[in-house]
Amino acid sequence: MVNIMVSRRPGSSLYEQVAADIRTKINSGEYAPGSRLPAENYLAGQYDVGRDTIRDAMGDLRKEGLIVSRRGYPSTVRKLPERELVKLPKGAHLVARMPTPDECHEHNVPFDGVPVLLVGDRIYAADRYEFVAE
Amino acid sequence: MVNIMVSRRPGSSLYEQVAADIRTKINSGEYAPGSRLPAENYLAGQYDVGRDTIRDAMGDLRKEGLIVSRRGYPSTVRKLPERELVKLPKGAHLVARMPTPDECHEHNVPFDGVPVLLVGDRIYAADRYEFVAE
DNA sequence: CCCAATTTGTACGTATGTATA
DNA sequence: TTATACATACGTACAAATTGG
Repeated sequence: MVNIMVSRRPGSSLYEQVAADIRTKINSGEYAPGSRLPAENYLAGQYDVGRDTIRDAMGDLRKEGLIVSRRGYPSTVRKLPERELVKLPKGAHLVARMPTPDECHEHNVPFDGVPVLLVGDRIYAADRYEFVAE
Repeated sequence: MVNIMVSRRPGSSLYEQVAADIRTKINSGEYAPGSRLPAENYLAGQYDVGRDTIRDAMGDLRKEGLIVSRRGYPSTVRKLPERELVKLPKGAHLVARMPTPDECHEHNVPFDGVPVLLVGDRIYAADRYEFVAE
């Protein structure tokens, strides 16, 4: 079976088209949370593109936090985490940004797709907490 | 001049070493906010690595929100934005995550390194807002 | 307004390293 | 140990956007 949903002609690049297609499959549930994606080499064959193009697409999906990749194992759809509710005391300030590599290591934040929230001197991984003003 | 601060031996990969070096130069002010970085090909020569290695390093720095890249022009150190203060009314809920491509286009959020904050039915680019509970 | 140089983006190839199962 | 799969890193070529003359 050949996948012809990507085209070399139009406005959008190949890897963006591939990313959009996989994104749709994730959001539709065809690729369920926690399940494995096909191997990059397999996808390269399916879409009839180079593996590098698949890797660029996967890179975008990682940056969005949609998938998680690690060496030696197929990429998986990120599981929706349980979020702990944090109460913001009156006057508390909050800013969000992407973590540094040091902060990822320090606070066990995944390398890709997960912002951090700074509240006072505390730091929270955005995928494990939500906040409510009180 | 040859840069010998990267090594092919130890634990950390080449592109991570390059990223760490550039990150240090940004944080020290050697690469000031708004200024241009050297071209990727130039850096590849300086560090004596392939351009792909430089691009991987730049990719990490983009994901952290440290630099901004666009076609046809050297990457620049991200300028520290003015943050508008948003007051969180009592009971308001807030979560953070990375934006989808659609949201980037819709809300003029840069493609890389900028999370979004969801408050009620509003969406805020994390680099332009900070929040305070009241 | 157009042209040319510069620079990043995209896409292909190949090979090897390393973690997982 | 072996096979699988992603990660790293080199190469090449061309596309497309920006800048400046």
